[in-house]
Amino acid sequence: MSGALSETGEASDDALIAPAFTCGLDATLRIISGKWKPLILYFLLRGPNRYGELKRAVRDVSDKVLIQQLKELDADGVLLRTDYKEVPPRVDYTLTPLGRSLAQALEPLCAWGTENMAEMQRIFAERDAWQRPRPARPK
Amino acid sequence: MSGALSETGEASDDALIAPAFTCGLDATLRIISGKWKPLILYFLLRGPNRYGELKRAVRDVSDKVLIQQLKELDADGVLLRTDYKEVPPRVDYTLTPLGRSLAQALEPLCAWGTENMAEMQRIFAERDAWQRPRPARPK
DNA sequence: CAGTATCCAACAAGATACTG
DNA sequence: CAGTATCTTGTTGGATACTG
Repeated sequence: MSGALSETGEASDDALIAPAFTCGLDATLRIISGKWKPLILYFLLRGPNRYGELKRAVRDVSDKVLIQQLKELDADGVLLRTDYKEVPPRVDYTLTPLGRSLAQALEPLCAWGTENMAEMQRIFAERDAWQRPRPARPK
Repeated sequence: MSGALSETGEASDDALIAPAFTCGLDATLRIISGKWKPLILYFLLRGPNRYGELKRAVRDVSDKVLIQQLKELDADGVLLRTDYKEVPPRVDYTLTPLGRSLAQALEPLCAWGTENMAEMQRIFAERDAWQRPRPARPK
C-alpha cells in the first residue's frame, strides 16, 4: 500500500513517515477506512455508548463487522472499551482524546453532506439508474 | 448497502434518501469511498491537473483504478474531465464548485493526520507488528 | 500521453448459528 | 446483552498487456 521506502535514496529527509502525499490525509485515511468507522466515531462524539446503542445507531451493520471495527479503533487508540463485568453484560465505548479530535475533524464532511443533500439525492438516484436494473427483490 | 427500501411501508415520508444516520456524513462517505478518491480530490484543490500529474501524485495507483475513480468522481459531479483532443493526447481534471467544497471539507482530516503524525507512526508500526510477518517482498 | 481490456487476488463485509 | 465462530459472497483493487 504505502511504499514507505524511497529507494531513489535521497528525498526522504523531509518527511518522517511514508510521504504518500503532501499532507497527513492518507495517514488519517488509514485509521478511518472501514465502512462504518467514520459513523461510529461521529456517533460516539455525543458521549459514551453501550454496544447495543451503537448497533442500533449504525444500522444495517452486523455484529461481526461492528465488533471488528470497534476492535480496530480500540487498537488504534481512538476509542476505549469498558467492560463492567456485570450480568447481564454491560460494555461501553468512549472516545479517547485522540479519537475525539478525529471525530471532530469529520464534522465538515457531515456538514457538507447535509448542505448538499439535494445534490446527493440526484447523484444517488442516477447511480442506481445505471446500476444494472437488478430487481434486487429483497426476498 | 443502503437498504433504502422500507417494506414496512410507511416510515419513508420523513426522509427523502435513506436516513442512514443523523447527519449527512454517510452521504458524503458514499461519494468519497474509494481508496484514492480523497487523495485525488485533495490534490486537485491546488488546481487543474493532467492525467499524468495526477498519476504521479497519487503514487502506487494503477491506471485502471485511477481512471475508474476519476470516472466515478466525474459522474458524481465533483470533477470535470477536459479532453483537448490534441496529439499527443492532453486531458485534464478540474474540480467543480461542488468538488471544491468537498475537497475543502477534507482539510481538517489532513490537518489531523499531520498534527498526530507521531501517534500515527506508532499505530502503523504496531499494526505491522501484528500483521503476520508475511515478508511481502514488494517485487 | 492517456487511456482500455482482461483476468485475478485480497479483503471487507454479510448471513447464520451459537455462547457466557 | 454482548459478543464469538464459520462460511460464503461481493466489491475493490492490482498486474499485465495492448491501443489511438
